Amino acid sequence: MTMVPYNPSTIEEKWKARWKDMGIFEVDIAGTRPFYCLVEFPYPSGEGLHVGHTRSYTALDVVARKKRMEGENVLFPMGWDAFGLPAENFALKTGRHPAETTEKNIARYREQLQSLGLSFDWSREVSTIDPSYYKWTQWIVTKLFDTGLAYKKKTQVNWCTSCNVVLANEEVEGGVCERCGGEVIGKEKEQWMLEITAYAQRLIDDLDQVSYPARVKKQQIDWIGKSKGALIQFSLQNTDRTIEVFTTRPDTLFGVTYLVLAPEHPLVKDIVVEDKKDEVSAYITQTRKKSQQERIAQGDIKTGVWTGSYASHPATGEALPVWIGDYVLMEYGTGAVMAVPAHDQRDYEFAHAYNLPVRPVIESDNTPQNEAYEGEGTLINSGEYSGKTSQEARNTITKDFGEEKVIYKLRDWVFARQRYWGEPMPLVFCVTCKEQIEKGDTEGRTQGEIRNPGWMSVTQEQLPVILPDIKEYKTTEDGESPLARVDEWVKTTCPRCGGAAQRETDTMPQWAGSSWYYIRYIDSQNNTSLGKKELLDKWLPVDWYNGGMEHTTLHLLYSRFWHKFLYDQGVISSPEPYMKRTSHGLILGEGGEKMSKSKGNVINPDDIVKEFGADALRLYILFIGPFEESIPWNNNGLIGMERFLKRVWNLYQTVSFVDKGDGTIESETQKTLKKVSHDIDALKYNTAIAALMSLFKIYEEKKNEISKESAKLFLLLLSPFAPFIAEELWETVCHETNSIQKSEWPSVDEKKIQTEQVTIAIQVNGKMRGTVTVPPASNEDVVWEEAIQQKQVALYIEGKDIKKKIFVKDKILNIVL
RNA sequence: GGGCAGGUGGCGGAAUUGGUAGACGCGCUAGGUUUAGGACCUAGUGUCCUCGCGACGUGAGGGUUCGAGUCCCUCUCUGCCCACCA
Repeated sequence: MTMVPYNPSTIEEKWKARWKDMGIFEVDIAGTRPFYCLVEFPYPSGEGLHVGHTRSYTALDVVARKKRMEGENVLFPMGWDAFGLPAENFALKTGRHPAETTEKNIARYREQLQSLGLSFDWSREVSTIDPSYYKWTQWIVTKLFDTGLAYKKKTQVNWCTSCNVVLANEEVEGGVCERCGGEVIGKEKEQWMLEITAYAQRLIDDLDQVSYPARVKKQQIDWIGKSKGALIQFSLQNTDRTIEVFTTRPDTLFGVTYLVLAPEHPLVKDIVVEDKKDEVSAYITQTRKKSQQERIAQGDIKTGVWTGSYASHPATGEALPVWIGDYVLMEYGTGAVMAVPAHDQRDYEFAHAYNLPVRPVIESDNTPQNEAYEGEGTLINSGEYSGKTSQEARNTITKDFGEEKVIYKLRDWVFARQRYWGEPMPLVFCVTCKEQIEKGDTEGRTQGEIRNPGWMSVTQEQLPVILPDIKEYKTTEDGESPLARVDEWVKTTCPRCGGAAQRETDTMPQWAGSSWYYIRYIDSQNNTSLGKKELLDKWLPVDWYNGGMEHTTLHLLYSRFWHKFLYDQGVISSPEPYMKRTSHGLILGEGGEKMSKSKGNVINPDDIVKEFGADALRLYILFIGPFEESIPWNNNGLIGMERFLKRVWNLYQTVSFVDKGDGTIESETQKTLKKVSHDIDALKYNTAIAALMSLFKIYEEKKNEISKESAKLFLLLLSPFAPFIAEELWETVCHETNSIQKSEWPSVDEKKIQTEQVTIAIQVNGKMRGTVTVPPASNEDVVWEEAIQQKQVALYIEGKDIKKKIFVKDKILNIVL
């Protein structure tokens, strides 16, 4: 027999074509035993696939392949999150339409993914930029609007003064434009918001139902940031107005010595006294100019200005000066705080800077210098409440002076971008309808229409609202979306009264399309609904979803929110989208730093496949280290994988397998089967592959005693990791006619694992002095008799008193002297 | 400042969860082999020495235990995420 050398590219081309012809990875969507295995779909960037993608995708590909072999009906789909800034920025530079460049990138990504042998079901591919897809993204938004969960609000957008364009937060670096280095200022704009905060509690509670890594759950809970506290009113002196504050420490009410409002607080303009007006407005202008970066960099330095007004303490009537300070955030709580400098570090620093009084009201043993005591304790200086504990006082003071209140750090979702390359909002504005609603005629109006007078969603028949083809991608001078320039598109008719109306010209953020894509895969061609209810009920929730840690508080939270909304709407029957979530660690550059174009340390998977083959790349990316940890890339590691594959290839080419093989091979193969099965489920690919390598060494040692059965078993175990070589040897050496993917994943034969001998460690005073080999389950006496035969053991115990012997069956015998 | 990971050979990492530390891969050393290539094969490869049936050894120090990389306490360093949230 002449030996054919291992040539990955030949066999990979062959099997890619075969698999495609066989349609072997296409799911039977109507079939039984559904298993939905999902990876985050990529943004098809101009740089092509990143090795980081291959880690996530290969990992779940192994799961998908094993599950199929175990008889599950596996849905493992792929698609494109294709709206986004880089394509639009590229268009700004070159004038080439984003659709054109995106299509090209998608084609390249598709080819790259296929070359890795990933077993995606390409018949269900979706793309967020496809009108037949975003029709349903828009449909969901119309429902959110109709339900009253969308509203317009004035918020700040980042405006680059040199590009004259609105920037996303991630495009602002250190207060300047990432692309041109120009100054970035805040610009006020009315924008659509989605009321995710209405789901805050459920987003916390339902984490109990799902299996996410603990750190992911914790991060989401912290991000949502639930606080229990009280709302307390402080009446302003000389007016009938009140300032409402939120506090988590009502027990410190008697320690309040002043109040602070956020600079943006609406009451500010009303309460500033005449001769303070200049000073206050100067302060407000100054803080508005401060970038987020500066505010953080300043750290502990608190600034503020007195309004000249006083409020009355609700219990004592004492006059409390009302200040303005930018350490108070308008977006959190009520935008106003009651300052208790004795028991809040920030208030303490502020009071210190402006010489405001500090009044301790909680007893503390050793109050450190220059610090507030933030702990709890017994109340002092608190009138009738003195002597109570913090806990008691919290309840009674809340009852007596305010009301209980729960608030969240989570903010509503700014659901608008003044950009071109995104889904158009399916909303129109009609002046006639606005007037009607404002007159109080709200008959037949949706919650959304009442909440946003004049605005309404388009009808389902009018969907999709197609993104028009344009030539000029720049934002308009006043920061409107480029779509605002397309008159014939903006002008439309009112879906209610048929009069003249205008479309919303902002587009959706990139997170929109990715918030529900996993639903669409199930019934990707459906033109009358998001998906057939019966199918959605069967396939949702997703059984296993893998993606990056960086999506924990954005994508993962957003899609849980939309899923819950769709659940409330009766579109789907599960309250949670993903049953199990795992997260892969980053692949770093060879030096241990992040891979980036500018550092020039990016690894292109194409080059690796060309040089070493897809199987070697797959093995390496899985073998590289623990799946959830960040690991530096090392090209040498690939050489090891290539060697292993070559050795496997050569052995199968040159050895003739026998009918009855060696017993050790059989039992070791069974042990490895058990370990590999377990390790795949636990995402411990590095040890699974190590076990396969160790097993293979035994095959090489006893290469003339390998049974056909063991030879086949080894290929079955190898096939999820290195499917190409496994298929090829399965066919050409084992002469199997059906794809290895169609074979059954073997079950462990425990009988064969039973070994005839076990090695037991012998310790003297806890130190290793030798080993003995005995039959399994031997008792202490047998092991002892064997142990004292050992010269080195005997030497150590000679002439000594044996206090006791510790014996652990099949493991260890420790002789204590 | 807060939270979460983590610290084991020259490197990436194993260790059945308290029971033979360093599996597996890379690298390195020696020898072999070859029509010379990131080839292949064999042996070795934690540290130290007086080279043994030796001592030491999992960031540092202490503790529990017959026995600790693993559990407890104190400290230290690194990475990631969040960051004036009242």
